[in-house]
Amino acid sequence: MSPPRDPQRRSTILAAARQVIAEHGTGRVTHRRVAAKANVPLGSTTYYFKDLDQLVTAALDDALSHYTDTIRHWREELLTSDDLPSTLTRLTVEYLSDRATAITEFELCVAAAREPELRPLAKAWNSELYQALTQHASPTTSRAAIDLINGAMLAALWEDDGELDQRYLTDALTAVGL
Amino acid sequence: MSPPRDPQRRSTILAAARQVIAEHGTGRVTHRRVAAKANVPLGSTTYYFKDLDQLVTAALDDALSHYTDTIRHWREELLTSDDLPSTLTRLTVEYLSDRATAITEFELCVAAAREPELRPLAKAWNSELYQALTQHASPTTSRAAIDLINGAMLAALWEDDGELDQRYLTDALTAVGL
Amino acid sequence: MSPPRDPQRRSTILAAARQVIAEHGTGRVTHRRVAAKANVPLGSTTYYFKDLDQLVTAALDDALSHYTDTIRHWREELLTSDDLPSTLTRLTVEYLSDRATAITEFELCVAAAREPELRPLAKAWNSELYQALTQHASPTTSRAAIDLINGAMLAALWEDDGELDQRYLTDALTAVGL
Amino acid sequence: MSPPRDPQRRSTILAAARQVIAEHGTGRVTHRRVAAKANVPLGSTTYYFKDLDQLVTAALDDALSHYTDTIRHWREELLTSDDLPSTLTRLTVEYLSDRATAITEFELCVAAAREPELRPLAKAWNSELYQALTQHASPTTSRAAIDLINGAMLAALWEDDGELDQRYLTDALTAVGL
DNA sequence: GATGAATGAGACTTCATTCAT
DNA sequence: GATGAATGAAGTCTCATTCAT
Repeated sequence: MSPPRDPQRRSTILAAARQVIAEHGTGRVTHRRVAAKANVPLGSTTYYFKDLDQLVTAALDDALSHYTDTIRHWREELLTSDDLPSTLTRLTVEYLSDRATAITEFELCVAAAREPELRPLAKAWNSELYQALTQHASPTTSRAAIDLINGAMLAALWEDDGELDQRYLTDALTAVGL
Repeated sequence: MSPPRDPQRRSTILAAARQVIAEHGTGRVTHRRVAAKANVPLGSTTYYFKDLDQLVTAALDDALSHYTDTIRHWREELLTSDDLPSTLTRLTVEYLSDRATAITEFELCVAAAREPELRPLAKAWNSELYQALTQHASPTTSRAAIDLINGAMLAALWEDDGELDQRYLTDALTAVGL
Repeated sequence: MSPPRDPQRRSTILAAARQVIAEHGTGRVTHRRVAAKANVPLGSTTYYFKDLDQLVTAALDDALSHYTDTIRHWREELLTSDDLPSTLTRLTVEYLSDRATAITEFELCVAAAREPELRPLAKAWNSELYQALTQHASPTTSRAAIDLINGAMLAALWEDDGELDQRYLTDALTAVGL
Repeated sequence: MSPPRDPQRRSTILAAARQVIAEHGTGRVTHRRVAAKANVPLGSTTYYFKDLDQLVTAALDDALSHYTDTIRHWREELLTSDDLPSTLTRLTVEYLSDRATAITEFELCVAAAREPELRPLAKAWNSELYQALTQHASPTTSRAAIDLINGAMLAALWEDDGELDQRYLTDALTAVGL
């Protein structure tokens, strides 16, 4: 009776919302900013999402599903790698090239510390990489690797050139047992 | 010629701002929220700080100076420790007991990824612990330890009970060479 | 797709803004005053006009278009006049009966001296009458007539009874060659 | 018992206020702007003047007394002139070189149209020049000359280069019988 | 006398949300 | 279904004014 809403437009809005989150942070997302970025009518941002919170949450969720695709790719690369630390470092550098996505990840991590509703999402995010790594390393090593990768990414995002310290990351991943 | 009538006023506001950051995130800090939390007139928040950005930045800066005090304490503990991983884990758990401060730290980290003006502050924050650790370990180990501690803290903040996985952290710190 | 629910709303606001300008001057126009005078919600004034400057400029522009109508009427009167000075004086007296419009004209003139963006508007205002007069007189006489009319109007606005010195104006217009 | 307030500082404030009026208009004068421009403590602007209105009025009054000095100079020049239109035009051009004062004059003129309290001031302003001119011309010619001068000045203030149309003014002054 | 600390009022503006179309 | 018109609430900020010093 109610035909499905245009899924194309919905994801256009979500993509725009992800960008706004990366640029301004979750706390500064507004319907207007998202509509402008998505180039859609203002009304459609409230039409597709009950309220702003839902929109932000949906955007973070959308980011997670993109991330899942990324990790699928990582899995394949790791399977054929004969030097896990180097491969992981390379993949991290590639991932960082999309600065917006990387920042969004951290936005989610911190927002989840404040808001319980976001925690499952943040945990799922972490879990993606964790599952990929535990196929090659112990739980402790896997968790440590995730922390090291995140730490290195954050430091890279603080640099104007966005360059990640590959030497450090490779060494640290090795040290941690990978 | 006119001394401040309440010399505490400025730091009262900053403390309130730090709380608001922890509760709502840097992007949701408002004059009203800060004034209400600090129990001062709304006008005070704009009188003491030129604009909201300055207020937020000052609050983060204030948090950093508190953090510096904490690290001073850590230094002393580390000097007399005969088991660095355990000691660091214990100190981290203690630190986490002030949830607001811990969240503020991560808020700063992510905000700095977006806003270049905050980067010096974020780097200084990281630098505090780094300097303490390099007195006991190599640069790579020290950086890795920081990343591991941050990762463990974030995970703890995602738990409703706020419990940090001490076993993991101690093991990981050991693995990384501490 | 959504037509305005009240097509008059915009011009209601502009009319109110013109009144506020006349009563308080361009520098004292506020959204609140305009909204109250127009009897519309405060939000309307910002919805229809991007900011206060735009509102004031639009109001002055609106006043200009009313003025254009007035001058059209003057043109017709002048065409059939056999005594231009007397006719112009009479028309000026009539014009002055709408005190608000007259004051708005001078507000525009002075504001244009300060703000370059308003100068085209002020020049257009002057141009209206100039074009009407040059059909009957030399450029110098036409400009002089405008200055004399303005001078006489200003003096009238300084009188509590608002009476214009018709004798002076007629004589001066004659002297200047009309 | 109450020693006279520092007259130097008072006039410093007034001079600053005149500048602020010229730059922003009477409606946008604030204590802070004046204090900053005058380089005096904020408190002194309220100390020397009961409230903002008084300050603005006093500033306009101060401008008038400067204007009186100017007209004294004009009187002397006119006495020895053998070509009144040319001389007046030259003096007008000189006067215009202080753009701030010229604008302030018009601010006063328009403000007086709105506010009865300012009318005596505006009339006095006009009267200064009128008295100087009636020593050389009829009342009608004198008033007309004032209107022409004002009109030419306003037009000059609307030009980016601030150039007055000297040819027009001289011709018009001649036409009007000077 | 003179100053600047302090604040409540109110200015501008943005925006989530509702709703008529 | 889909949109943008509309607005009340709330946000940022400025400021006249008061007053302790």
